Amino acid sequence: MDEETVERIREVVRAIPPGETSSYGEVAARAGLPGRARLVGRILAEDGHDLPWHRVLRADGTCAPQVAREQSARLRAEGVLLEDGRLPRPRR
DNA sequence: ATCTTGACCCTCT
DNA sequence: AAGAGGGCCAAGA
Repeated sequence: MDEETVERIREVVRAIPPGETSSYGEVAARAGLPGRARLVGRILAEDGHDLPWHRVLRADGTCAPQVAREQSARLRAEGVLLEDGRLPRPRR
């Protein structure tokens, strides 16, 4: 992968404020890479350790199964509550 | 070079 | 609500 692209993605993730969340697809789009959600997931999986990766959920508001426990714990610690394993649906 | 595997996502049954 | 089917594309085997 182009290191430049990777850095743009990392930067977008770093910009998600505590207590807020985003999604893989949204991060990709904000990094100027629409349709490349998988790339975001892959990057967080291999070197997301120094990033707030726990603020990135799937498009439907659920956690990626691999990290669901750790992620929900970290979110809870920041005041983000998951109802029934998912983010409460935004109303209108 | 080809095939498979994913921290994904969307549209249409 | 739940599947199927496609799209996406970097890595590894």
